[in-house]
Amino acid sequence: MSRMPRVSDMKGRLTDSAMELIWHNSYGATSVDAICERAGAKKGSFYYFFKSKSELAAAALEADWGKKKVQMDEIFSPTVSPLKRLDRYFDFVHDRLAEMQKKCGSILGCPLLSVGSEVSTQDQMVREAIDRIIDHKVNYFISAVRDAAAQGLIEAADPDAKARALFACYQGTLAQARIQNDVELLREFKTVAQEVLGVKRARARAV
Amino acid sequence: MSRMPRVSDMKGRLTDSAMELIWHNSYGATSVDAICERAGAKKGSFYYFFKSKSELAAAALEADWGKKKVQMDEIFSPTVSPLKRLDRYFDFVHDRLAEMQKKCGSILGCPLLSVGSEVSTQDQMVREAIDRIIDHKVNYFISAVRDAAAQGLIEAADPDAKARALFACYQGTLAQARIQNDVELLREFKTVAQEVLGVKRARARAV
DNA sequence: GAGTAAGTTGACCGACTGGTCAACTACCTT
DNA sequence: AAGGTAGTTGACCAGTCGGTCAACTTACTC
Repeated sequence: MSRMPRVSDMKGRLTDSAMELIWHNSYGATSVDAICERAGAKKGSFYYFFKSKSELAAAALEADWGKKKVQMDEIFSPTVSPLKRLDRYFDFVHDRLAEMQKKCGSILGCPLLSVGSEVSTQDQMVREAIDRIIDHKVNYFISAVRDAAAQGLIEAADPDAKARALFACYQGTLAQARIQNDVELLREFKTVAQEVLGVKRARARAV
Repeated sequence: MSRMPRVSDMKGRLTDSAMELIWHNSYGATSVDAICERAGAKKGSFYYFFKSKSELAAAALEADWGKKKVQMDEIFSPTVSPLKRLDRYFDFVHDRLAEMQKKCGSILGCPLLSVGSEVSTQDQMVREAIDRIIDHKVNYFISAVRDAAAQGLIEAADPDAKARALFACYQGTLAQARIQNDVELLREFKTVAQEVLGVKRARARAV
């Protein structure tokens, strides 16, 4: 009879704590000590589970993505009309960031972008984790844009390229909101999205 | 007769060195020692000119903006047709970043965004410097978009809002290029810009 | 040359950093 | 209770970090 291993929740506490700190502050400004303190861990436990700070950050981003994927699957369900998927997503993110602002005083934008920009030239493990996650996230946009094009809701010679452009636009807007600490910038994004997508005017109201 | 003060170029060497390092790496990963080494300075000189690392970073970003302003004034000269101003700018940035990639192996994107994202929740001096610079840069976009609308080249209920959206989209694309280390993302931006702007089709070729 | 102020230096500081590791504890099965 | 392993701890490490400061040097004017 094989042994039943102990179940510790420490790994999750560490990734959650790391995620909160690197999103709120920055990767560089987040120390292993601070992560441990927040997680109620000692440093030795940290290094039992993760080889390095970098490995933890990558794991934290991926664990966070795992949680967000569930929400995105729901928001982008193919049972929802394509343009409405995007609208729901923008509203969802806006509400989440506004809520977080109440708690911590700042608009945090997207961690993939802030942490990605910060470490991309120096830490390939974290950069690659972020790249993988971005690839997944872009796919939601791509499927929505493809469906919208197939349904004749938008003009798109190349739906995939358009989806990627829209995603980049959204990331830029999220970054601006973080830098300026102004959530209102996000409220206006739906209009921008319609322009990027080339939403057909007669049908626009059908979103 | 008042004394003629000595002229030292140290301040400029420090801001230049700091700019290079925080753009290439990150603010947090750039140490005062590294900046001094790069500038050929000793730490005491650093602190003779700047009260803190933060003050130097703000000064470095502003000095860099001073240099870039000259280039942007030329590229966005009102003697150039508005949509062509934007095209020239996108080409200029693309070429600059591609050149820098050859030297340092990375696409560096825009320092305002990478450093801004990194420090905005923690360092108000640097964040405010970045905000000021962004405000200036957006004005080039605003004037181009206003002129384009006035000339009937684009559709714009609110040219200012459209210019801001275009700027944010460009920043997002620059950030993606940095994270993915792929300059080709920038080449495609002109198409996105035309869509965001609602460039009128019959006139698009006149850009 | 003398005087002065701008600029530079080297040595220093306390705190912090990411990481190491032997010893210990807790949990599970037998 | 014993055994074994997963997990935890506390103490430690060398190096780095942003910053300080007295002493010195240099450049300029008179």
